[in-house]
Amino acid sequence: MKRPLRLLRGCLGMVVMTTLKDIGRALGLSVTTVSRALNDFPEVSPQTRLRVRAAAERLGYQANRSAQRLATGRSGMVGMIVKTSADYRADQTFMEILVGMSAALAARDTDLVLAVDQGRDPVEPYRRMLGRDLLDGFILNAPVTDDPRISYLNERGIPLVVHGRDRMDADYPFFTIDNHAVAAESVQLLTALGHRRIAYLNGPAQYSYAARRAQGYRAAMAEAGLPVLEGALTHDPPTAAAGYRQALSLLAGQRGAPPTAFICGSLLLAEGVMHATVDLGLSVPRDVSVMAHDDGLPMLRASSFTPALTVTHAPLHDACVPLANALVDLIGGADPKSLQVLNRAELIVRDSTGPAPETGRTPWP
Amino acid sequence: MKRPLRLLRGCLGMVVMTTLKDIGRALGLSVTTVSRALNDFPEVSPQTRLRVRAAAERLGYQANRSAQRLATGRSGMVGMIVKTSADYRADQTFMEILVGMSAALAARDTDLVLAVDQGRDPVEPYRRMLGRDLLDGFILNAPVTDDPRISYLNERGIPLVVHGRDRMDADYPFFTIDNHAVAAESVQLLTALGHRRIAYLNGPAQYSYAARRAQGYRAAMAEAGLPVLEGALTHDPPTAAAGYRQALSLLAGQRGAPPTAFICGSLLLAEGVMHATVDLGLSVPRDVSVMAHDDGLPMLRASSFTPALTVTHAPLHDACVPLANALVDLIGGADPKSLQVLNRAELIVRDSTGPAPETGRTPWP
DNA sequence: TGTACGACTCAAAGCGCTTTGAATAAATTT
DNA sequence: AAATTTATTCAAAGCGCTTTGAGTCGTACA
Repeated sequence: MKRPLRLLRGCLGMVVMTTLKDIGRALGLSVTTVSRALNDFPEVSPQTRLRVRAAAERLGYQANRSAQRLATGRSGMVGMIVKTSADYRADQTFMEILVGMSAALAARDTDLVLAVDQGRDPVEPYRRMLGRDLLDGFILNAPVTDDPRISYLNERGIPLVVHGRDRMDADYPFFTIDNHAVAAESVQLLTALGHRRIAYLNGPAQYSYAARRAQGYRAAMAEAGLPVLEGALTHDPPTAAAGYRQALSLLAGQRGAPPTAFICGSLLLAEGVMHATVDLGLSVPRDVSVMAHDDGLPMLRASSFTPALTVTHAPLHDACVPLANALVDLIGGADPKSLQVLNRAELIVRDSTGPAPETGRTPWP
Repeated sequence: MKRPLRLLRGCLGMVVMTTLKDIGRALGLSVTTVSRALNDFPEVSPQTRLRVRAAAERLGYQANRSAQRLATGRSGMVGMIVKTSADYRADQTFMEILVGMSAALAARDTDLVLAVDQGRDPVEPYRRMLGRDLLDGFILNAPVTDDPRISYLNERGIPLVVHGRDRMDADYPFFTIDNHAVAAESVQLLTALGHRRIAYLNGPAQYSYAARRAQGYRAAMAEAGLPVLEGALTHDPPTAAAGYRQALSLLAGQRGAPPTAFICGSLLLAEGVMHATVDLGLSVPRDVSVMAHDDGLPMLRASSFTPALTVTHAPLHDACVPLANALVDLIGGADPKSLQVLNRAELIVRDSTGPAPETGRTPWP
């Protein structure tokens, strides 16, 4: 049979790929030996290994992933599925994770395939990607409590790592910050300053990180002997508009005594709260204290707020390398449990938090 | 040789894939015929085709992409390379394109592989991805003027589509709005309202869209017989902070007569300008007119500004389906020139633009 | 001197698919 | 009725890689 014309190589001007055979021919070796040399098998002699390495380098060899995958069943590709909803697309955190993961995976010679979830069934896109592409594993982020996607993949033994954690007794690799502590420590900082009416502007309730922070908030309030006021724990997407709206409503609304302090689930919420205080003629931190959790997103610096914002700080960025390594190791057969990380956020006190205003003082209109 | 143990199928609980052979066996046909039936070859009889279709459906057959790729040289995957810089990650437009493209490509049964550009050489990541994965093509966005990545891929005959256009005589498929017109029409609207000192807060100068808008701005100003004031054409990343800073500097700075109107390259810049006007005690549109280009990003609505913002409007979203189709068609052998789209942005006049203040009036401090 | 063993190397099979070239059966023509 | 076309189908090769099982050479042992 003559060489088929269908190959793209050459005809479309594609970079001509060097194959194992090319290296073998150049060195007078078999493809077997070349393959083994490159894959660090013990039975190839050191000098041969070196010769092969050099030739591979010289000829610009890069393994053909398709062939590798076909032969091994591994693809060197992992998937990540993102939602198409407006609030997802608008949320910088996802881009941060996406870019970070891609970079971290590249260091482990793994590619990231993106797919979108457009439907009602959250596991459908995973099913589709699995059937079609033989991905090696998945990265999942922003899990909801008892996430059905996680169960689906876990039951089938499909490697996955999660940014976040959908339940306490997780048996998959994850990287998450201690969201309970994030909320509780914030409350503790504020109660230590004498605040008693503390509002928590949380993320959307379905996300497990938000549920966990709500727990932390409630626990710390209870521990301080403080009631959680009506409407003082809210759930919104991380936007300045939502923060503004909620702060306005809580500070100027008719819901009883307004809070003297706000804890925000994100810097954007805090931004909205700050605006609301300005519009109401309130001073931060004299009249109201404001703090937030800071995901370390680019171009959004807590230290650049006026006044500089007190935060719990845990860059999303930090999760990517551990997660990428965990996933690749997991695919390589590592123990899932050994790849679990619970990180602590750092408390950074700046200028937006101060002593609670004296009792009885009502600075707002 | 016995069945090797190395395969993931089964051992890791992976979904067991149905192969062509399975279908063939079930129907008493050869893999050849099954393959042809599924790929709509003319030489297979209609009834056989139907039988095969049914069996494939029933058995949940999905082609193994690796095998297909290995055999055809095509992968059914295209690449998109994103930058890791902070301003890129913070820029919502990229997430919008990424998600939109992924969705649009899925409809054409094509996957999107993400890679990151971390280095100094803009073509390096493309070279790497090409050598390694045999992607079928690339999507490129935010080209700079005479973009080296485009030249690199074009010279090698690698299919690519571009969101934007790096030069006027582009010979690749692209989708872009008429950025010259975007700027020119904005200027014309404002000059018709009597404005003579019009500032243009543009995107970063290296991007071709920004360069093109600068041209449009200059051309329209010249046509109206107006000079471009010192410092009235600025280049910044699309952030509210930049808009605020520039507006403040132009309105309150010592750079001669301040502008009576601002055209902003993005809603975020406009947001900053609006804040600046508020802080300076200026009224929009009485003292200053403000307009912007609106990319139709989620959670950022020009109509929700106060006052509602006059814009040129062209949702990024609209580019994705045409681009995805163009890329898949191009890979299929279509003529690049036939896949070029130059779209017009829509001018939407709202409440942020009004007649120029009377000459001599100087409302600012 | 012969045998056994280790150290390397290799040919060949197979992953699932597409495609070539040939074979078979049926329909048409001479 | 034989020869030719047409309509289907098939076996086999090959894509580049990994892995198996079988050599081939020395060197160390008996």
